[in-house]
Amino acid sequence: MTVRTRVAPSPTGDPHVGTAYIALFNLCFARAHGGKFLLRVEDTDQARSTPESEQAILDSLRWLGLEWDEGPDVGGDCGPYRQSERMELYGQYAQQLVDAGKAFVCYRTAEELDQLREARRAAGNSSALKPSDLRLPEEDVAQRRAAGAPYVIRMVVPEEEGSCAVEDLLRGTIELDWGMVDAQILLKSDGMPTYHLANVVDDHLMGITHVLRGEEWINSAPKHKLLYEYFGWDMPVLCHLPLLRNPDKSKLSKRKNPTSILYYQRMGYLPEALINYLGRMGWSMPDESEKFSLQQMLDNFDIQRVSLGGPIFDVEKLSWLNGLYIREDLDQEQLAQRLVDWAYNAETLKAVLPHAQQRMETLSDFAPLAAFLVSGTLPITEESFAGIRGERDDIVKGMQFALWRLEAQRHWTRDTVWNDLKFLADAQGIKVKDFLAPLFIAISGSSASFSVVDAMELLGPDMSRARIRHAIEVLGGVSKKTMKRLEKAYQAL
RNA sequence: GUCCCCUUCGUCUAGUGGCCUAGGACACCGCCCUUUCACGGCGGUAACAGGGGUUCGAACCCCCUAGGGGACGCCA
Repeated sequence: MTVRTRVAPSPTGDPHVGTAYIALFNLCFARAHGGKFLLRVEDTDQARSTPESEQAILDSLRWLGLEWDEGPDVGGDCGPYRQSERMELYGQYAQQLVDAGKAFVCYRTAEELDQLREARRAAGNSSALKPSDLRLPEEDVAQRRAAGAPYVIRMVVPEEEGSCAVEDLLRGTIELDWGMVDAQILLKSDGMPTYHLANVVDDHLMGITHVLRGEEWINSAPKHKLLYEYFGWDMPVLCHLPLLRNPDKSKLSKRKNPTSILYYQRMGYLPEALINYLGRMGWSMPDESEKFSLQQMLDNFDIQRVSLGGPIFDVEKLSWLNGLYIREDLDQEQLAQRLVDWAYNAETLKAVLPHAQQRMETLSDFAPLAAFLVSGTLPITEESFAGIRGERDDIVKGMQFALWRLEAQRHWTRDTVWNDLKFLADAQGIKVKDFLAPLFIAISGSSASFSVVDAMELLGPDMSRARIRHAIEVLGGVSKKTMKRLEKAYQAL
C-alpha cells in the first residue's frame, strides 16, 4: 500500500497546520498497514508556489517529526521546479484524452463563461457548465484558432440525469449528482495542469493505492473517478478526513486564527505537543489517553477511530498539553537546550542589539526592551491604548486595515512592511506617526520601544499578525456589520 | 440557490443495540497542599439537536425536520 499527502504551499508561504494534520493521518495510515508514505509538494498555479515556500513546508513537517519515504520523481516532486518537463508530461496525458474523445479543446473566454454560468443559474440550474454548453460553432473555433486565441482542455462529463457513486473508507457510499459536475478544465491556457489532472496522473505514476485528503474534496471525487476510467487506471481507495475549524466553526483560516506552523513554533510550542494535539483532533487512542507520542499513535492507529465531526482547533488544550510535555518530559538540561534552540541564543541577541544598543544605559535595560520579542500574546488591555490619539473606532479601523494589508504581504521585510503601512497612512491622509502609534502597542506592548517595523521584521509575519489581531480583540473587536463597512472602505483605498 | 458531508457537556472526545441514572480530558467553579503564584490532589456544574419509526430494549439502526460546515474557479 502506498499513500501520499499532496501539499500545496499557501500563497504567503506559511506552512499550514491543516497540511500537517492531513500528513499525520496519511503517515499513520500507511505505517499501520506496513505501507509507504509519500509526500508530494506541488502547486500547479504558477503564481503561488516558490522553492522557498516548498522548503518551508518540508522543514515544518520535519520539525513536527513527520518522516516520509521519498517518492518516485514525477515531474518534480520534493524538489526545485522543472516546469517545462511537467507541462510536457501533463500535456501528453491531456492530449491522450482529447484523442480518445474524453476531453476537448475549449476557446471560450472568461466573459463568455460568466455569461453562461449566469444564464444557467437564472434558469434555476446548477452553474456547472457541460460540454454542450461550451460548444462553439465551427467557424468561431477556426477563427479563434487562426487568431492564436488562448484555449484550455476540458474533460467530457455525462450530461444526462443520474448520480455517481463514490466509495469512502469512512463514510461508505456517497452519491453525487452528475448535474453538479462541470466540464472541468484539465490543462490551463498557460499549459499547466489543474489539480484534478495533476492529482490523478501523479497518483497513478506514484502507484498510490489510498488517498486520505480533506473533506473539501468530496465534491470533486466524481471527476477523479471519471478520469481514472478514461485512462483505464485503477482508482485508489478514497478517505475524506474532517476539516479543522475556527472557533466559529468555519474552515480553519488564517483570517480568524493563526494557522501557520511557524506561529506555533514562535509561540514556544513543542513539536511533540503540537503533533499530539493534532492527533487528538478527530481521533482518539483506544484507551482514551490524552498524551501520546507520535510513535504511540503510529502503534495504535486505526482509521476507524476517526470521528467525522469537524473539530475546532482551540489552543487552550494545546497549551495544557504543551505544559505537560515541558514539566514531565524534559529535565532541566533538556529544557535549557530547548530554550537556547528556540530563541535564547547569540543569533537572536545579535539581531536585536542594533535596535536596543542606542536605547541602553545599563545592561539591565536590555531585558525589558527585548522582552516582547520572546513573548507570546502580550498582556495588553484597553487601557494600554489610553495615551493614543483618536477615537477607539478609528484605532481599530487602522489596525484592521494594517492587518489586511499585511496578510497579503508575501515578502516580509522591514521595507515591505514599512511601505505597506506608509501606503495606508497616506491613503487615509493620516500622519505615519499617528497611524503607527497603536501598532506600537499591539506589537511591543508599550509605546516606549524601538521602531515598530523593525520589531515586526524580527517578530516575523505570523506573530506580528497575531498580535495585531489580539489588539483588535482587546479593544472590543469588530462587529460583523462594521467589518463589512470597513472592508468596503479598505477596498476603496 | 443547488448538491454533498456532519451533529454526545462551552471545547476535544469515549460510546458500533442492553455494561449509560452517558465515561474521560481541557476550560470553569469549590476545597486541600502551599509564605505568594503556578504545579499537584480531591470534588462540582455541564451534553446524546428535535420529531417520528424499527426493536422486548436505542446515544448507537431507518425516515423527516432543524442547525452547522463544505463544494459549486484557467485555487488547491
